[in-house]
Amino acid sequence: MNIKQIAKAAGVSVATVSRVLNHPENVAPKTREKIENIIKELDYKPNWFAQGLNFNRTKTIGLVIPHILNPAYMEIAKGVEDVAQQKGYITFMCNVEKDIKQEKSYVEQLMTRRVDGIILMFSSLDEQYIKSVEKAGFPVVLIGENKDISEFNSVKVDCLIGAESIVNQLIENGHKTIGILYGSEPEIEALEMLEGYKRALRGKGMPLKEEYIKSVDNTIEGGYLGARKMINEGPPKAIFTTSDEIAYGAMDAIKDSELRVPEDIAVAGFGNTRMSNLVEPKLTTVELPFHKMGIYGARLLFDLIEGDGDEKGRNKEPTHITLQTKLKIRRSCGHKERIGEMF
Amino acid sequence: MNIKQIAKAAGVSVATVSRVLNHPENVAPKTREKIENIIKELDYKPNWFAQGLNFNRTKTIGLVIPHILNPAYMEIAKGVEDVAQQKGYITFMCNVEKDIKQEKSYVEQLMTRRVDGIILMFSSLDEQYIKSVEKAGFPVVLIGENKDISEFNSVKVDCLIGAESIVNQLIENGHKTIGILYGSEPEIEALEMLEGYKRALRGKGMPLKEEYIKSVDNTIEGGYLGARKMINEGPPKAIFTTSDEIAYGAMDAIKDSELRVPEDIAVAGFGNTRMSNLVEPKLTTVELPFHKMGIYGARLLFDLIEGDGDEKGRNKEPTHITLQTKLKIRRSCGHKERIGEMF
DNA sequence: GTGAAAGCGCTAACAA
DNA sequence: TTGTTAGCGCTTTCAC
Repeated sequence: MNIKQIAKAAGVSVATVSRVLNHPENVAPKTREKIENIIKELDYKPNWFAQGLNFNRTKTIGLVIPHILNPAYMEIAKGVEDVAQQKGYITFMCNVEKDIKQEKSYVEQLMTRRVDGIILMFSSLDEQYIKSVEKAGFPVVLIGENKDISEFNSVKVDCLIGAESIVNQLIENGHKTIGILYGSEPEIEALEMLEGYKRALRGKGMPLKEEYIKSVDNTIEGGYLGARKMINEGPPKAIFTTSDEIAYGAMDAIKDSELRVPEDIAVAGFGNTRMSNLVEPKLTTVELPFHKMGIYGARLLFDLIEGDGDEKGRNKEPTHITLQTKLKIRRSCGHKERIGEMF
Repeated sequence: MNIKQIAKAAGVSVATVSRVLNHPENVAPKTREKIENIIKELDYKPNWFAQGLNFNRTKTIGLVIPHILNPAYMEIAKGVEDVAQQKGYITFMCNVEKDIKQEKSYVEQLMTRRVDGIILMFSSLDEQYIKSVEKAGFPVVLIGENKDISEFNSVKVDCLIGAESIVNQLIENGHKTIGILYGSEPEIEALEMLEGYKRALRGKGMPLKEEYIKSVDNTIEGGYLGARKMINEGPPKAIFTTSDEIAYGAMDAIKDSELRVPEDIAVAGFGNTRMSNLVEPKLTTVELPFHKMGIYGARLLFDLIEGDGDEKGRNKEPTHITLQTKLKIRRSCGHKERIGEMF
C-alpha cells in the first residue's frame, strides 16, 4: 500500500495525497475529505523510510540505561518517557549492562537510526566520545554523573547537600560521634557525600576522626565488613553510609555484635531504596528525585531538539540542572519523634 | 556524508561503493581496499532510511512492556534483549502502563517504524487486533497470558502445576487444612492456580471447603483482608496465595491476630518477588522463570522472522511454549528442615 | 569488474 | 487548488 495507489483510488496526484498528509490546509475540503476517507479505508500508513529520507527527524529519542533491572534507573527512564510521550516522541530504551563497549555500540545504533536526540544515564563514555556524538549533530543530555560532566547538558543530584543535611540530622538527634562508610563507586558522588559529611561536622565544630571515616565496597557485604571494623575499633554513636545497601550491611553487623539500632548505634543511609522502609528498624535515608531527573533531562533534551533552527543546541553553553534530595527520617537514626516517617 | 562523496573520493561510481558495502566479493580486491579505507577515514555510515527503502527489514524488534517499574517484567525484557543483541537486533522497549489505548498506539508506532517483529508482554490487546497486526505482516509473540492466547505464538508459565506442587508441599508438611486466597487478576492465571490447588487437595483425598477458598484483591491489602476474614471464620492450618503480595498481607493479618507463621498458620506465596526472602519468616513461594520467558519468547520471534522466506511465520500453526516453575521452600510453610532455602 | 540508470515511497518547489 | 517532477541516498539490474 503506497501513496500512488491512494492517489489512483482517489483520482488525484500523489502530491495531493502528500498534501493532505502534511499540509491539509492547502487542499480543498472536498478533495481532502475524499482522500482522508480512502486513507482510512485502505488503512494506509506513509512509509517511514521514505518520510525519513525527506524530513530529517524521526520523532524518536534514544535513552541509554546502565542496568535495566535497577528500579532506580527505570524510574528515571519513566520520567523521560512520560515527557517524550507527551511530546509525541517514542523512546528507544537501551540497556548497556554497565559495559562501555556495549554502550558505545548502542549509541552508534541510535545515531545510525537517526534519533533526534540522546539521553545518557550515568554514562561510562569518555568526554571525547560524547563530544563526537554532539558534533555529529545529535543533541545529548547526561543524567547522573559518573565523571566530570561540566561540558555537557546535564541533570544531577546534589549529593553534597543531601549528605550534609542527613548528617546534621544525626547531630541534632544528639549523636556526639558520627562515622561514615562511603562506597568507593560511583566515585564522584561518594566524594561529594564525604565532603557533605565533613562540612556538617565542621559546621558544628565537631572533630573529624580518621578511624570514623572508612571507604568500603558499595554493597551490603561492604557495609557489614566496614561496620564490623568500626565496632571492633570502638564505634561512633551514629554511622552515615553513602548508600542504603551499605547501611543494611552495617545494621546487620551492629545486630551481630549484640548492639541495637538506633539505641547503641544509629544508622542513616542514602537512596531511599524500596527495602529501606521494610527493614527493622526502618532506615533513615535520603530520597533521590529519580522521576524528576528523568523529566528534567527529557525537557532539556527537547529544548535542544526544538531549539532555534540550525544550531539545535550545538555550540550553546551547556545547561546544568541540579536537583535537591529529601530527608526520610525513620527510626534507625534515633530521632525521638520519628517525624517524617511518611510510609 | 553520502555514498556519492565516497564514490567521488575513490574515483569510482556509487554502484561500486554500494557493492563493497553489500557484496564485497564482487569487487576487485584493490578497488575494494581503497574504498574501504576511504569509508573508514571519512567515517561514512550508509543512510538508514535509504537502506530501509530498499531492503525491507530494520533489524529492530518491538517489545511492549505493561509496566516498566515492575522488576519481573524487566527481567523478561532482559531475556528478550539478551537474545536480540546476540542476533544483532536492537530492541524498541515500550512502556504501556497497562493502558490499552497506549498499548495500541505503541504497536502502531512499531508498525510504522517497520520493526521486524513484535513481542507483547501480558498484552491487554484483543485477539482481533493482534490478528490484524499479524496480517499486516508483523510476526507477533505473546509472553505471559492475560486471556486466551491459543491462536498466537506464545510463551507462558504453567501456573497450574506450580500451584499444585506448592500445595502438595504444604500437605506434605503435615497441614491438614489448607486455604487459598486467589487474586482476581490476572484472571486466567488465578483460575489456573485455583485449579492447581484443587487438584492437589483432590489428589490427596482432602475435602474442598468453600470457606477456605476466597477471591481477594491482588494486593497486600487484599491479602490482609482475606486472611483476616478466614481467621475470624476459623482458619485453616495453611494458606496458599496466588501472589507474594497477597501472602505478605496474609502474614501481617496472622501476626496481628496474635498467631504465628508458620506454627499456627503456614503461608505460601507465588512469584518469588525480591521481598520474599527478606520478610520474617522468609516466604515459601514459587519462582517464575522470567528471564527464560524472555529468552524463549525472543527465540520464537526470530524463528518467525527468519522463517522460510515468504511466509515469515504467517499462516503457520502457532507455537506454544510452556515453562515450568520452581519451588522455593523457606520457613513460612513450616517445613521441618527448610531445605531449598537457597538464598 | 565496473558504470549508468531505474526505482524504492515520499516531499516540496515550481508550474499551471 | 492541483499536477508535474526533481530530488532524498541507496541498491540492483543490465550493459559494457
